[in-house]
Amino acid sequence: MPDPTARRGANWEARRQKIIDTSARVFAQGGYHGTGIAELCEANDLGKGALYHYIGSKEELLVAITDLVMNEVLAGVDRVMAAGGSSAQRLRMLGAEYLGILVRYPDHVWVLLHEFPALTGERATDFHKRRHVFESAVEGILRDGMRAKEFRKTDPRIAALAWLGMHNHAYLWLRPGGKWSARDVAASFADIFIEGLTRSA
Amino acid sequence: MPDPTARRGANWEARRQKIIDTSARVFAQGGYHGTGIAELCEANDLGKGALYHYIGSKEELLVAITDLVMNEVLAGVDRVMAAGGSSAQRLRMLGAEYLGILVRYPDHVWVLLHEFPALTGERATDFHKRRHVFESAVEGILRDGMRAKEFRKTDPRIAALAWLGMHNHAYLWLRPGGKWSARDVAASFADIFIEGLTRSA
DNA sequence: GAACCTCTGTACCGATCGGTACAGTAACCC
DNA sequence: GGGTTACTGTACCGATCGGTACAGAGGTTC
Repeated sequence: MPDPTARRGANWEARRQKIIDTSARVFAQGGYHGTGIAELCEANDLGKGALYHYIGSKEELLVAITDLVMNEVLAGVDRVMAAGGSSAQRLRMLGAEYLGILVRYPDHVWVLLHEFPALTGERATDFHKRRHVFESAVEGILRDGMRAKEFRKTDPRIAALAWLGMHNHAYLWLRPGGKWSARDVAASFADIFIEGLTRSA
Repeated sequence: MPDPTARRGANWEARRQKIIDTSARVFAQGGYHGTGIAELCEANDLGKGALYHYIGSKEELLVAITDLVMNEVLAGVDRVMAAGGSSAQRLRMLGAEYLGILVRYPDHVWVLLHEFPALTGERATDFHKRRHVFESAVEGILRDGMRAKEFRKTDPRIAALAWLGMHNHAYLWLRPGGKWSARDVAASFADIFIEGLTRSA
């Protein structure tokens, strides 16, 4: 009785990942609800039978896409937390990590930010939990900085939401090979945001 | 040969607007593609015949929703430009105008920001043109401020995108009657952003 | 070469999609 | 009161929706 996932593992997993990536691109263009299974089949050059052999359902595909991004994001959070440094340094680093992901997986991020409300049941609560971890990390850094008098005192939640908005929104215009690199944009954002929090207003 | 639009004008227009508002709420919950005509009929307590008497098509409904928001936004831009003042003052005022709209029309804004890619043909180009006016206004204020040495020198486009992201993103969490008022959040955002641009980095 | 197993295309399912046709009703005009 | 007009519910359209059943293809293992 060999592990079935181990046997199929050879090509199956790679093939599945390719399908997820391609489908992310299609979803990013047409939206999750706006894209039909037939369209996915064509983009992946596969019949329905073959497609459903790799994905369990349309929603499972969406889950796979969002999971990929969230894994990267939370890994980035861990790296930043492990690196230490001042609050400003950690915030700079987190911004660079995040925009880096955004440039590496533009389609996946697009799908995540646009279609996460389509997740249902357990998948939805899971997602919200992981997103909360990320957002709390941002807010925590800000809170630390205020406590250490590194930042001026203001509502850390609003400041965190401002930071998140600034960075999240970049998924609409920041592209690999585009006019700006993720590193440059992250630096510009950090300059504005951190200086804005440093001054005693 | 009386003007037909004038004749129906009495109740028709008000009724239509009510339908647009209700539908915006439904779209905001389920997405444009995710919401069926049947669902809209139920929400509006109307049969298909009645519904289509007021809206021409599903897409026309989407256009009406986005137009409403864009009209408000561009009117806000005009008010700010007419008011004059320093770049910082104008930027503060524009932020307050924008978040005010966001709180007054949370559902409409949600639909606009999420579903504008679903617009097709002439509708799409129209929308992009009007959005460009808004974004250029932001960028123009920043450019003015830099030219007048009011702000430090940086890429005005990136700064504008940072500002837009900060404010746009609020559609996800800023709600009428919620924890924060649009005015307070706009002030917090302006404090961060303007100080961030004022300091020499 | 027989048994097995992963992979894939085709045919098909009931449900729902956005939209139309049309008859009927009610209110207003002269 | 006869005619016109605005409004609305019902029935219906072809197309597409997400998903399943299944037979066969092709390769691997004894």
